Parts: sequence; structure tokens; C-alpha cells
Amino acid sequence: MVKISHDSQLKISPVHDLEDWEIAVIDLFLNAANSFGLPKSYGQIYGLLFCRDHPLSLDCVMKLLKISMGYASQGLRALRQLGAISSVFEPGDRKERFVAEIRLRKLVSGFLREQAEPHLDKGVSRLKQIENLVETLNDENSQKRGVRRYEILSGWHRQMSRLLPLVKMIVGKGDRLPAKNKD
Amino acid sequence: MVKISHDSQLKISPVHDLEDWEIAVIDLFLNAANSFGLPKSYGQIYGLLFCRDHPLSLDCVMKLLKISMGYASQGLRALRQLGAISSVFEPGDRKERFVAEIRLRKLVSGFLREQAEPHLDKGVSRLKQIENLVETLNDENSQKRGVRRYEILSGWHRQMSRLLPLVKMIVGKGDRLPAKNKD
DNA sequence: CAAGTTGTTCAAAAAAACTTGAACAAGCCG
DNA sequence: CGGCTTGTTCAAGTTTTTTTGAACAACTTG
Repeated sequence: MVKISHDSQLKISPVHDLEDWEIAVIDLFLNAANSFGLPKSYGQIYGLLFCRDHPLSLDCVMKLLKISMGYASQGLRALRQLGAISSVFEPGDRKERFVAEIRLRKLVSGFLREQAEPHLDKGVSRLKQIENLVETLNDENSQKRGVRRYEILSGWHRQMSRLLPLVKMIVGKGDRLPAKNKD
Repeated sequence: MVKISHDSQLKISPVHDLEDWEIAVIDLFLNAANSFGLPKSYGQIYGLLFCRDHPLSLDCVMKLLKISMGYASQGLRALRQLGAISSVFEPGDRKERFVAEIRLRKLVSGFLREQAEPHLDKGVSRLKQIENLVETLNDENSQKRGVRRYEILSGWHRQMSRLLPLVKMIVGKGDRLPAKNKD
């Protein structure tokens, strides 16, 4: 057993390197984040937490992924906002620690709530604006064309609005895994 | 009626300005493109064609939207690739002209085919790679953790694959408008 | 309170994505 | 063929987004 002179060296956190499969998983989430329009690093952070059984602190995340503390902080905040991670405080520990949400249902609904729904909401006012502009047209043919476009867009909007809850439902179904050993 | 000296001035295409409602629609599609991860200008180009009853040529698009010919060319190609527009040649006219696809079903399935499916396909090989890496682990606990993560990801992948055809179906339903007057 | 730890913020550097412009192909017509 | 029209390609420029780093807040502890 090594004697440590009161508190010296162990401050350098015992952060093991990532395992190969973890790197691969993190990379997978990096790409996934990208294709969902989120910054790559947010994907990496989520991926890291996804791999781990135990909550990680801000500085573990920062060291393991080799990103700046500031950015790790932003990423963690954004991911929590999306409902993709949550934080826990362990007793006798000043650090906040984070865990990944692994229920697909939760991930999807958080994503839809934060990303898709705002767009649909903004869509309502845009459509209203278009409707107004079309109403002021005085050439009859021109107006007919405008009205037709407005109607098409309204129809699309309606359908997209209907789609969201359906997606949540569908994804909610097979969420549970085939019940491995209890965890 | 104005006499034109053989071919002089009319070469400057008679490109009217956009109407206000058209600008609003184009802006709507610009934002939509953005949130679907496509370049903004592709959205603008689609939006312009969406507004028009008649096919537009490359240089109309370029002039109306004030973008370079090169980029308009790229955008039109990409949109065609996505199935969001199609081109027609009118007899006695060297120019290729473009129309927007306005059936939501087609737009969605084109988008899913070009954007979502490739990601899912790549996902298969990524998952395979992760599985391989996990198999080579020799620490038992470590492997158990890896296997569990692999299984979760496989489950997600399976569900996402099931979702796509469902989305196509659902969007396909109410595609037709409430049958206005024929046009 | 002073020193140390944890985390946030934000101007500015770095990286990535978008867009232009100019060179180039390919076809048409006199 | 040579000039003109239409369209493509891609290096380079511009804009936007991501990421860093350093200053600063808040809180803990002695």
C-alpha cells in the first residue's frame, strides 16, 4: 500500500482510458447526433455516459473525451434540457454527476418536444402570415395560386402535427429489452 | 406591341420579382430545410418551385433567388436526387425546367430513402463492429457491461427500422387535399 | 475571510458548412 | 469551325457553427 503524503498526488483523478468498444459506441453517437442536427460533442458526451454504469462528473467527462470544461458544461446542460441525461448528487460529494437516459421512449419524446414541436409551433405563425399576404392580393389568378399553396402547406402542417404523437406511441412500444438478468 | 430589333434586349429574361407571399413561402422552406439538415438554399429553391405553376429553368431560379448559377445547379441536382423536384424538357427549348413535387408522401419517402436509410444501414456495420470489440474483452464484468450496451443499441436499431415504413404509411394517408375545384 | 474546488459564461480561435466565380464540357447553329 | 447558350465542377472565399480558454461566480472548508 502506497503512503500518500496527506493529499498530494491522488488529486489527479484516476481516470482510466476508454476501452475500444466504448470508443466505438461514442463514435456511433457522435454520428447520430450529427444526423439529428445536434453538435457532435453532445453525442460524444451522451455516448460516454451511455457506456457507463455509474454516474460521471463534469471533469471525468472532460478528461475522458478531451474536451474543454466549458464545453462539457454546455453539453451536459443541453443534454439535460433534452431529457437525454439526468444528474444525481451523491452524499458527501460536491460534484454533480450525470447518467444517461436509456429509455428510447424518453429520448425520442424529449427530442420531439425540444426540436420538432417548436418548429411546428413557429409553423403556425408562418402559415398565418402567408395567409394574410395571400388575402391582400388583388389579381384573381394570382390569389388563386396563393390560396392553393396555402392550403397545401396547411395540410402538410396538420399531418406533421398528427404524426408526432403517433411516433412517440410507436417507439414507446417495444422499449423494454427482452428482460435479461435483473440489474 | 413593341418591335424588337431581331433579338437584342429580350435576352434579359423577363423575370418578375417575387411576390410577398412567395418570399414568405420561400423563407418557410428555408427554415424547414435547415431543420431537416439540408442547406438553406436547397430549401429556397424548393420553395420557389413550390410556389409556381409552371416549370422554371436554372437561370430563372438563379435570378429570382439571387444565387450563383453553380450553386443553383448543385441545389437542383440534390433536390432531384431527393425526389423533391423533377425536370421536364419542353419541345423546342434547350433549357431544362424544374417543377416541385408536392405530394407529401413522395417528399417524405424520398427524404427517408436518401437520409434516414443510409444512416440505418451504416448503423448495422457499426453495431457489428461494436459486437466484435465486446467479444474480445476478457474481463467478465467489463464484457457484461459491453454486451448489455450492445443489446440496447440493437434494440433501438430494430425499432427505428420498424418506424420508417410506418411513417411512410401514415403520411401517405391524408395526402390528397379536400378536393378543391379541378385545376 | 482566504484558499481551494466546482461549475458557468462568453469573446474569440478553430473547424465546418455554405456559396461564389471562373474554368471547363457539351451541344447547337450559322 | 467559331461563337453562343446551357449547364457542371471545384478551388477558394465567405459565413456559420463549434470549441476553447480564461475570467468570473458560488460555494465549502479551515
